[in-house]
Amino acid sequence: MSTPLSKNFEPQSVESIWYQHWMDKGYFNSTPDERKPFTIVIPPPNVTGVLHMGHTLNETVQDVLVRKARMSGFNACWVPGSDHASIATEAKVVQFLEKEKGISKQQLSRDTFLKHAFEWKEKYGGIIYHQIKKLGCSVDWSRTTFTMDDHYYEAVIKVFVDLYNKGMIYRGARMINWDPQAKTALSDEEVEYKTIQGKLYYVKYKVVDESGQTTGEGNTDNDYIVIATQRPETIMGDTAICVNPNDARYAFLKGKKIIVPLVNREVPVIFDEYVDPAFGTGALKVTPAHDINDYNLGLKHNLPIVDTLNDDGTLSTAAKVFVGIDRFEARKKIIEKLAAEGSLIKEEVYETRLGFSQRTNAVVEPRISTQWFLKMKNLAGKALEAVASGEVKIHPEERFIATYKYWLENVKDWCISRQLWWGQRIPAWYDEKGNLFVAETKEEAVHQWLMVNGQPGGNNSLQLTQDEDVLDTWFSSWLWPMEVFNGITKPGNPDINYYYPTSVLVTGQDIIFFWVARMIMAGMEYKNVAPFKDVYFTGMVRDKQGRKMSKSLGNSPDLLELIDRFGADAVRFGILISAPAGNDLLFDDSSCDQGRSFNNKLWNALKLVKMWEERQDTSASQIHTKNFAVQWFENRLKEVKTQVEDQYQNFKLSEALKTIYSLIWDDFCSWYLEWVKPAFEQNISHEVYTKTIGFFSELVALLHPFMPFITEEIYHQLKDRKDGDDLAVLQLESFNKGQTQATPSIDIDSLVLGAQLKEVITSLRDARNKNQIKPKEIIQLYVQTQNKTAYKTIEPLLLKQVNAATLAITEDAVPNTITVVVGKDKFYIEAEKKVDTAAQRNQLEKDLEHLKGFLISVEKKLGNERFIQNAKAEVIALEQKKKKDAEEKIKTIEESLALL
RNA sequence: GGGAGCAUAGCUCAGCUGGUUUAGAGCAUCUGCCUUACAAGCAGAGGGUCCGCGGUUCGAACCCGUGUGCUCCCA
Repeated sequence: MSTPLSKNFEPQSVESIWYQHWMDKGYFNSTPDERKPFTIVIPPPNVTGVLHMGHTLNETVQDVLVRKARMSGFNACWVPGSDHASIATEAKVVQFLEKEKGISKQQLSRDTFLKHAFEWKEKYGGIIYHQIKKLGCSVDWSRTTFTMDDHYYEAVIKVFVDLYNKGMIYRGARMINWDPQAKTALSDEEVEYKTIQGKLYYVKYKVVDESGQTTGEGNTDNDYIVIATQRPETIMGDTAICVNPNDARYAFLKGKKIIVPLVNREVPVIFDEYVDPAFGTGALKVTPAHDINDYNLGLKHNLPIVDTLNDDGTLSTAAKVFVGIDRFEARKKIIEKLAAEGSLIKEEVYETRLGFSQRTNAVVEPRISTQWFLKMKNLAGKALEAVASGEVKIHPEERFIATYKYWLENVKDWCISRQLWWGQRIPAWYDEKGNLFVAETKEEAVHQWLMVNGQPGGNNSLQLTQDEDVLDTWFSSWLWPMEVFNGITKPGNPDINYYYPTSVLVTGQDIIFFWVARMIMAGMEYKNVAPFKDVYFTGMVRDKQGRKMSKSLGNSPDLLELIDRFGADAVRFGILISAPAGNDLLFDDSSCDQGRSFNNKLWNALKLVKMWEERQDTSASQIHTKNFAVQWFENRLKEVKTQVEDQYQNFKLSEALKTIYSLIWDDFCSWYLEWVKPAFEQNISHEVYTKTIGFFSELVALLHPFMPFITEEIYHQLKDRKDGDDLAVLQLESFNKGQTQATPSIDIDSLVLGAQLKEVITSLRDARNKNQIKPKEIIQLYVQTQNKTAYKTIEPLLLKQVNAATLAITEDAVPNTITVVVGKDKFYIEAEKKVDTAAQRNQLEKDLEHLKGFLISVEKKLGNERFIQNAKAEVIALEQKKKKDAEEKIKTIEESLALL
């Protein structure tokens, strides 16, 4: 006999042991074989980050799917890894170096900085892997990939060069989003818009005629016009004033010039219907260098561009005033100055949307800059087609297909260069004249140069300098499902051929454009096959009050601490139980509490069953009486398994978990175990014991994908298992093997009788309760029924469950008893306590009223000629049966009432 | 401003192609039990104008229209 079981389940003591065991056995490692593959690539978290609750949900969902597939005969492969996250990581490293070592990035060479960054990554980058282990994720650690691994780096460069050679990548000056804190360009997707309260400043601009003379004599209206702006600090970059050609108020401006305040630059008036006469004063200052709309206007009207900002957000020398002062500080100073000059007419509070950098939270500046871009039109078309044709299925479908399509149909070219060091450096080299050579290596670039220019004359060695910029992180992550299997660097290798396309992608809906759509693009471009068949979007994890979880609010629980408190299984349960696909979920510790209680329930059921191990009776006498419980549960188990299978197919994981939870707690613990439980110090039949161990094993197997640790532990506690007989790799017959399988034969009669037994027990217990019969008091029971054989089968169970000594069949009412009507059957409870007829009458009348109301509604339906004409035959038959049943029940109750 | 989604018990949600009951579950609440697996438990119970209005239909939580409120995405 093993050591006695602890009072409650202690997750800490078993979790690490089982995880180590699974690893030692190599259960999570996968190599191609003759089985069907089931592949998932983890959405690589930021290497320096920690897992938040959103990750926890995603990882748990993936583990459930992978474990389920592994138990269903698939060759399951889940690839872990992490992302170098260029902006976020570089920002952290810079901050670290400044704070801890007092070194600024400017002091360091590129190589030294990268050395520091890699050191930092080694030191802090392991936390997420540790967390993934603690959570119990069955990933193949031998396949761990980092987006800056050598082969991965090579793949990114290869793809860049390839797309460049295909003419899909180009370099040019465009208006981009600039992050003045990280001092880098951003893609459109990296800008988050927030509504904030700003101000609209009304500023006077002087009007002059062609000769530069003021038009009026004094304070006449035509001396100046008033322009409303939110950004007075960009006034120095104004190169035109624009009004609507249909705006009569400004018709007088034709042929006039405007003097820009502060810098006294003379600029033209342009007329364009773009301007909304109703907004502000109807006159717009045009600053092509610092606003995307102004930029487009500038292109159309051929305006010069005056860039008044430096890359750190301070005013440049081109601004002429307040040079070197930060943009927001400059705004204040400019307002003061304009006010002092009398040019500021008024200020107005104004709500506006401002772009913020997703990573640094700095206010983004639209800015013209020379960057690298990827043409998206072709790629987007293919990605659109992959979803439209059903090659990729999105779950939940309705909600995301429209967004996906809209984005792809309207996508602009992708700015892929970043002014950072941490990332894949753009493989472009420039010669002294600025000619460009794109190649995978410098040698190759030199070779290209020589092909064009011939050998350099004399002793001049050839000077080629590499582009300083790195690539957007997402330009590497979009290759993830391919390059984790070396699909780009070694195309056609056995792994990529076997594992690609992957089975499911599980991720948050917030990165549908950043990542999901782009992975589909890359997959279509390089494999001509989408990288996954299904995409499962999880919702956003919010706190109890529905707020986003964020560091600043401090409402995001620490995963390791949660696991410490509740155990990994309970945390997995807690996050999954209330996470319907695609819906946001409100996470609260209490759901982990529920998970912990469930652990305990399982544990206590184990303790109960273990007590029987030594108390088996091999003689046949006991078997018969307990047979119905076994028969019923066997069928109930089959029924629920098919239900769960169906829920898996539809990605309804939280429902599947609920179904299993209720099967174990209610059907198994509350009913089945109570039914087969021997009386105090009595033995249990060997057959029933063996069956029970079997059922329990099947239950923990069913639950294992959701709660791997406790189920593995119980599986082994139940019985000595052979080496290698572990739940993690148990093959379940009833789970399908990737094909549809006939539903197992279920004995409906047992299920019906079981349901009836439950109903009778509940009703009788209720009657005991309402009549205040003490739980310990033993009662005598009589039943008046048409179905005597059924009661023979269930009699022993019934007696035990309602604490009755006898069940007698009777043809007539039994006087001085409590009457309980269950369906068409009447029960009479004989107890010591005097019968309270008033209470009984009350109860029966209540039931009667309900039934009569119900009958009326059914009769109304059946009395409707059009219903009879139009409804399907089955529906009519059903209504007639409902009517008959109701009438019989009413009769039964009325009879009972008459006798009271 | 454009688009999408949601609204069912105190809370979180199920409710599939309209008909299985005048709507279900979990949590919370109330009542009674320390019954030798479990008080982190057991046995019961109560609780709903299915957001308002209109329509389609023999029949609507479900389909259509409209109003209101909330959420998300895009500009």
